[in-house]
Amino acid sequence: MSINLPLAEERYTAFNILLADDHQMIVDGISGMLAGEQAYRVAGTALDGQQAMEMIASRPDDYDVLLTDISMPLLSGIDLCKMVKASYPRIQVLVLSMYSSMAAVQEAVMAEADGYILKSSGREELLKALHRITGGGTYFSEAILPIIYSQYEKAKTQEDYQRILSARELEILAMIVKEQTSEEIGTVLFISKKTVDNHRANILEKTGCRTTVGLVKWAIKNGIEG
Amino acid sequence: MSINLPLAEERYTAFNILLADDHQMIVDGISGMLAGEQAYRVAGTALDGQQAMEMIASRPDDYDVLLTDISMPLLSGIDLCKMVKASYPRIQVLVLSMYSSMAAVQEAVMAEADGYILKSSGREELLKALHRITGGGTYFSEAILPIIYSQYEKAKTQEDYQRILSARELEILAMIVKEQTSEEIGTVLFISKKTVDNHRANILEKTGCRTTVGLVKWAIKNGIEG
DNA sequence: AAGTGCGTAGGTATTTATACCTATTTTCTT
DNA sequence: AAGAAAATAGGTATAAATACCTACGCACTT
Repeated sequence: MSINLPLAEERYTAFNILLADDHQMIVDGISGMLAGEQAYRVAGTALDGQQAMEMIASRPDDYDVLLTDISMPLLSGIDLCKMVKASYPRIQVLVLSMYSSMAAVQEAVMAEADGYILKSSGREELLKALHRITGGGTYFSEAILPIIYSQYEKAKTQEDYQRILSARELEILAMIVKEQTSEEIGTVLFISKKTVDNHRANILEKTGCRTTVGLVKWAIKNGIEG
Repeated sequence: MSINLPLAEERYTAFNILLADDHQMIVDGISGMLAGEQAYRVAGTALDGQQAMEMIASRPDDYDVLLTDISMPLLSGIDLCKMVKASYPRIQVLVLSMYSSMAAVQEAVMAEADGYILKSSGREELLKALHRITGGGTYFSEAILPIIYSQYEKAKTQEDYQRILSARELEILAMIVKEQTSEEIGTVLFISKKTVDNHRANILEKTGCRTTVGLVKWAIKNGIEG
């Protein structure tokens, strides 16, 4: 961050926001919300990640902030964030998500997002987050702190469980969600069905699920193969 | 419908809308969108179905239109719609949903909703839908017609399969997604585990799924148990 | 050198789900 | 009155998942 960004109050021109969300209702809603704000201007909108990436790539100087949903067609908000941060680190990224899950927040942080707010939060919090990140800071929704905290607590009390899944476990979980049985998974991965079953047991334990049904919901909620 | 509702243009006062959605961002967004419209006024907002029901029950004459999400905590938009239509048929209900699935639309129609639009549609369509239903008519999003049509086609070609799930089947599917076993479901519904298993087989056949995992994905995709 | 996590694999037993089948009653529609 | 569909329930059999357990080698860290 070599350039020191001036605060909103000190600027003569508004911050230009690129809004990416596959729900037109959200796009229109947020556009309407920001219409009355002099500090921010919706300079462009995209209905999927790829479109957003193309818009930024063609005119990177037109945007100061990317406000993006996580789950979008063609290119997810997480991948979009990674790409933008890699090529245009000047652009601040604020992730807007439905999910307050540990995995989703963690992915956003890994993708170097500058902030993360929930769709269950309102106009007030959006403005606060925008103010914070355009000031060069970060903003993570208060609402997600208890989740992170509770996960941390669980990890401490439950003897180090509830930690993240290993690569192998993620691989198997993805196959489970694709409706493959333990035997089929074993055949594909050249390991015993018994090993797959052991992995399943570990996955169930780590995710805190009791059945495969819960696992599928967990996987979808956490954006695995989504 | 004994009272003939005057059209928006003829009225001196705006239609009063109660907005129910568990995402504050949507509530704020739509409020902002309708702020510039003289014909409509957001007279109240609720963050869950129960709260919406209480607001209507305490002051039923304050609201002309209920604009509600489907998946909400405590009381779903579908159940809310049923209750409102049963007690206050004067109030027009417009369902606003993430899902463009047959099952979700079907449930809304069964609940006597006056309209159904998607969150992927924008401000334009929302206004069109509001205008139509306050005029005493109905409005179902263009975007859902192809889905209904495709389901219908499937039903014709696939020997009457892929038809819609019955109320009982939807009930059982919701319980499956809640991680309940056939035995548990049977106990709760006072029917044999065997009957539940037969229902499961029929649900699998109708939805075209092969396993419970597929069923969970189908249910989530179709907005059952939000 | 000891410990930890991971991936591997086996045993045993039980529970749950699925694939077939028939069959009755009720309800709704034609 | 006839027919279709839904909801009910049973039989038989297999497949799949879950709950317990032990065990070993490898890589990494302390």
